[in-house]
Amino acid sequence: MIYRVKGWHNHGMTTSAKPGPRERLLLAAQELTYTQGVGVGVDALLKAAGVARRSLYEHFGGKDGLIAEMLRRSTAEDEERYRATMAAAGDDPRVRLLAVVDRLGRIASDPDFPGCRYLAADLALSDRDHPAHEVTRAYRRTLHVLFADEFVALGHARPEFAADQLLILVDGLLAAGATRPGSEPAAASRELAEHIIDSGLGA
Amino acid sequence: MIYRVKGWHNHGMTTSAKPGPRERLLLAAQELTYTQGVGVGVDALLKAAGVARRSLYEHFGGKDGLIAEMLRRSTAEDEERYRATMAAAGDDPRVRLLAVVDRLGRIASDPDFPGCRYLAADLALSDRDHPAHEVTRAYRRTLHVLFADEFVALGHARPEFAADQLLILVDGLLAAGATRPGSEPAAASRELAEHIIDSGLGA
DNA sequence: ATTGAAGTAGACCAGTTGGTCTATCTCTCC
DNA sequence: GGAGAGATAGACCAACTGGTCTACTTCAAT
Repeated sequence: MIYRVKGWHNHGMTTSAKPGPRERLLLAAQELTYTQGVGVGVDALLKAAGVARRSLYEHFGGKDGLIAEMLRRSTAEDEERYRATMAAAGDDPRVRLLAVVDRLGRIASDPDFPGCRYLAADLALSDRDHPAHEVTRAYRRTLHVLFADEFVALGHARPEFAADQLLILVDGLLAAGATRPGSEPAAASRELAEHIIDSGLGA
Repeated sequence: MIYRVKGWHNHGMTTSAKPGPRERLLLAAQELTYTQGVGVGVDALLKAAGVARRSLYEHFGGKDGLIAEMLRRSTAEDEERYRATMAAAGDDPRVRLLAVVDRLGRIASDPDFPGCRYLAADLALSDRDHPAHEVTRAYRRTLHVLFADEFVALGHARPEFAADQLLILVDGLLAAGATRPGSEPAAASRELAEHIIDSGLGA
């Protein structure tokens, strides 16, 4: 998508002002890296954002900086989505966790689902010092805490262990969605999630 | 690793003849793509293989051909490793399947584990027509059958479903190993595998 | 010994990579 | 109505991309 001066659509909000170059770059990066991976070229990003070359280096110092910042924003949004999903599911931690798995199952079932962007970034960036890795690591730590808190609230016997299992399940679910279209991983994952939850509950 | 004319080490075998360019290219590609991803440059591959540029295009028609062929060989070797692991584990399908999960858990626990090469290739190659995708798809189908056969032998109520679950678990396990070093995903995965196996057994 | 296939070495190609730099334009604030 | 910040457009860069091509060597089979 090419962002244009006129007719800017900002997520259904009433404002119609076109966001600045920094914002447009982040949005373009979020979109392009999702479908084409972090390997997208700088030129493609600039063209999609409708931004001068110089702006990229002013705001982010380089491509790596843009990628890292875009991932930071993306993880924050995703974390919020997790929280919103759980909040909408009510107070029962069991229901809240299953709602998360169900939502991911729906995402992974989209035949055009390109895979988890964070895992893709980690696997694509073989340079272990790339700033993106720190962002994804922090995100996974956040998710782990998010899950573990629910398990604690549930009275689960091994909340950390169960959170580990749930993270493994989530990555596997998203991987299956990306690599085995038509395998319908949602049902298989939900049942595993139920086991993870119930396996640590007394009586 | 740079392959040299003299002192060729072929997996501990007694022969000391240096393999041809085709073989050296496949070995170099297997090694370099594992650590650096399928994005490695042609020059790096040629240099590592100690092979003339022309040989690549003679034998594989191009980089994509080499990647695809290298994946084909790699999947064949991995399939054989699965079979060998199961064979060494004896006759009980339960033990055989858990042996597979345990072995993958050991691989994923290596702090230098770079992640599943097939998932990495699928996520990195956004071109859906890239020949590599067909190879990885075939491999996953093979693994699914491999697992499902064991579940059938076990008398599992839903062998296909359980095989789906096991594939999800495997991908999640390998993803965790690559992205959450120190999280020790082997134990978490083994317990999930036990559940997958036992959940479909009568009595 | 000769021939021909296979391999090597490396020049060369157009296109692209991420990045720097200059010149111009546009806007806001004073 | 400046002045200055911020943005744009685009030239330019060296390095590298995958790929083609020519010239030379190596070696086995005739």
